[in-house]
Amino acid sequence: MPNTTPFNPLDTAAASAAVHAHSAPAGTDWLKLDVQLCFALYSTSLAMTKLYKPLLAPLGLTYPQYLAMLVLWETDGPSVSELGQRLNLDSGTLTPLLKRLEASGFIERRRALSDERRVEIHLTPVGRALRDQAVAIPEQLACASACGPAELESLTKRLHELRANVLTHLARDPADPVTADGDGET
Amino acid sequence: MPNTTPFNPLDTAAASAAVHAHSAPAGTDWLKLDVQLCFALYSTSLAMTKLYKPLLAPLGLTYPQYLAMLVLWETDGPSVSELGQRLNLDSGTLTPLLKRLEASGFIERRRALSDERRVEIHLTPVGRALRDQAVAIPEQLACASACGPAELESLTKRLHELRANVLTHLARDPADPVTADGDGET
DNA sequence: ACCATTTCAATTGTGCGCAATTGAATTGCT
DNA sequence: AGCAATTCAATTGCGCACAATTGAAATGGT
Repeated sequence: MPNTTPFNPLDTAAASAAVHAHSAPAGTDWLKLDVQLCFALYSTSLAMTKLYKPLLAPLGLTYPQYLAMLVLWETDGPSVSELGQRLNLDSGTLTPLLKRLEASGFIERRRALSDERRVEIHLTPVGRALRDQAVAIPEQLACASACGPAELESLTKRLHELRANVLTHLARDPADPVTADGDGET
Repeated sequence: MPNTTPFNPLDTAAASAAVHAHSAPAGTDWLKLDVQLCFALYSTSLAMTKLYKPLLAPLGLTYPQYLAMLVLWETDGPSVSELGQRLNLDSGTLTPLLKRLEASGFIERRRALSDERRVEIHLTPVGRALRDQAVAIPEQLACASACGPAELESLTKRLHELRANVLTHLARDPADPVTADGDGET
């Protein structure tokens, strides 16, 4: 397998170098991998998932399952689509994921009486109890990220803003992401 | 300040706004979904991918395939593992992806003569020509993200730093992400 | 009450990600 | 030269993501 390459200083160095070219005239190559925000997001997110894996394995959760549990620990009993709105995932992703959580004994899926189309997701006592095992995780992650709390918070905030912009754009015109707002200028 | 936000299924953007009431008092619930950097990364990255899809569809590329092409447009002829180092992906992911790119006619996979274990990835003329279709994409994406160029650049830089920290941590001790770090914030 | 529309979860099919394993090729050591 | 350790890509198996479709249930308009 694997490409267990321990971090390539070249990546970051190249990124900074390329990026410092500044609001490039005609010279900057915008197709360079390290210039692209999307790759930074993609790759950082995957790296983060790998960081979670060994922490979640003892709890018997995958990373997306952990996210679903976070929602349920906040608010028990949502429907599949409500959960999906919170996580931005659809039933095609959630249905099998929730079935696995049910098979693990953490949740129960029951048809709502008032509306037979809805499937409500409820924590089992075991699922509720799992929270106690999970509380230590965010601390460890913050630690592993080697960032101060202020930096973490500010980064999280910026990402939420970016996500909101992107989702707005997708909602506006899913077929043509580049309508309205003329230039990226703000 | 309230530490229990009611379940708010319909409002993603407002959810992110509501969360950033401000920096963490002692009673902050670190298991809240919207506080977690990992979810911000995960969800923003997925949203970004959705933004790319309609732009890449005319080129016949998926988003991960596009990332691979970015590397090849920079440097033609890497081995599978070199490509994997650049993208932080392993052969299990890349081999089928590259086979699809080959089937699409964009690349050629050939065994290296000097080392029969290596498979070198070369652009075909069609694959090289595809670059001309792709140059317009980053601009459109920057646009859709509704951020200024300075903001995009700074965010990209911070993510590369975070990624480097995480990868360092993973390389140091893949089994226990939370050893020997310099956070000092307990 | 009737039926078109909408809403909901489930299903199907494709393409990642990644752990783990396999098997071939190369390297290192003696 | 001989052979164990390493490196490399491919393969297998699982779990997401997501588009598209399906079928059941609710809703709205007449």
